[in-house]
Amino acid sequence: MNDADVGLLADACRNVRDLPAGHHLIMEGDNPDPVFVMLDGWACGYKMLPDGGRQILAFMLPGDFCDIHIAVLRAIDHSFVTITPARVALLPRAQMEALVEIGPTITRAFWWSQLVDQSVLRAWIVSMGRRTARERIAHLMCELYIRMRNIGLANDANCNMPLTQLVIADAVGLTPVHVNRVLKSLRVEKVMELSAGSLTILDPVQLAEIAGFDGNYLHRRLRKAD
Amino acid sequence: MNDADVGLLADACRNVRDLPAGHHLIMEGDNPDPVFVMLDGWACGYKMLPDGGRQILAFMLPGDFCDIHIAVLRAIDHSFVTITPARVALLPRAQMEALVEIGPTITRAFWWSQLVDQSVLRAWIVSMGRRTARERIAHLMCELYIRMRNIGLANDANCNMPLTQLVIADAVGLTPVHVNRVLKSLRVEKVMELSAGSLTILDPVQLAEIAGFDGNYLHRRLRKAD
DNA sequence: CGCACGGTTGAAGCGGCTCAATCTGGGTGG
DNA sequence: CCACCCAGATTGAGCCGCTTCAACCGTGCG
Repeated sequence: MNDADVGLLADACRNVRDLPAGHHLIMEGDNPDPVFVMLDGWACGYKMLPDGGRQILAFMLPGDFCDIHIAVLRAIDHSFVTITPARVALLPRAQMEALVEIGPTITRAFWWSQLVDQSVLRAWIVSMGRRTARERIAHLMCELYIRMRNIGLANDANCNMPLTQLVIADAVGLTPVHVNRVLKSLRVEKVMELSAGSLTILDPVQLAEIAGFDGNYLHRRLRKAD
Repeated sequence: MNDADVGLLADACRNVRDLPAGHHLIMEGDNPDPVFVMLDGWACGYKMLPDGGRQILAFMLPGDFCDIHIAVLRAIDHSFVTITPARVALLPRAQMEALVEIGPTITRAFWWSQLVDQSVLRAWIVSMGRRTARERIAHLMCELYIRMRNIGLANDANCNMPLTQLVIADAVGLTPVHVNRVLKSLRVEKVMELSAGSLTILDPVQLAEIAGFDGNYLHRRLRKAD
């Protein structure tokens, strides 16, 4: 993208709003209007099940789009909530369409962003299908740490991680109770520590090994940063 | 899309090839060149794990794209194999790029196709994370049956389903042994029957109920058909 | 004929779940 | 400043779904 395109995008993000934690950006079934860009804070997308269970599908960190598809398809199939107090930029649907009309560069950027998201979704499926609780949680922590690092919000072995054990459980498909036990075991084994909304990686090598963290996948995440 | 666009796409699909079952379309780590369109037969995308396990990420039926991103990102993060003998159309990368240059309509069509794929991936995550073996298998069968019906390859209660129990296990994240037991229980309860490469739905209502099959998700799948 | 692959079945073990109680720290009202 | 409350973290005990291991069957095919 050239400067002009960047300028257009930045310009589009001027409609900013501050939201408290636990605020719903979109509910499943809503008529999709605006697109969101996270400027500050955390949010997540999730789906509810008939039995009241919840499955978190993605975490949104500062700089992330709220899945663009929401403005394209007529119906939404999942919801978004803020996890922390957050600042988001709103892009009305019309403006979104206008951006796409301008030229292929921006459209392609959106498209490309989709591909990265898909890659994350695929990794998520692998975690759910083939990894143990321990591996899943380690993998999630790796992913989130790397993403935080890519946007300059992590230092060497530590970063902010405002996730409740219940939220983690909903993300990795486990019980909060069991998440707790796994976190404890990782703590006593001096692999990583998660407390007070902050993640500390004590043994990066071992953590990556437990997680089976894919360098290829990681690479792509890193490229997203530039 | 107008007729001209459709013509361009159809024209792009002239490079056709017949492949045997078990043929790898792409291997993880390959340098991505062509894009594939399934014309006939089944294929699937999957990822291998260090321990030798396999997780299937998507099934490709006639009419499906082989994930477009493969031609966009430089590295591939998963592989594709044919499940049955198959006929595929090859789109060289350059031709793909050319199609995108032509105009926003086709680009947007690709983009939109991505969104549908993402929706399926999300549903898959929900299955893995929050559903029992029985529910997962029922859901997979619902999805595949609907997709077959959308492309005119299913009749009222029956369709082709050339999946081995091992393949199903790799898709839903279970053991082949357990898949077998679940299939048996669904059979004796007269819900559905899967044998000899063919699926028969005996009690559609009960099957959908077990699967927790989402009408919204279904709706979008149906729209893909037009 | 025999081999190989996919389906079928049984027995035993374990990872993660359920239920339930206790603990902790931060916030709130008095 | 204290009593209280509440959400989240922690821990224990028992159970169940799914896995593991292992054997056996059926069938298509070289």
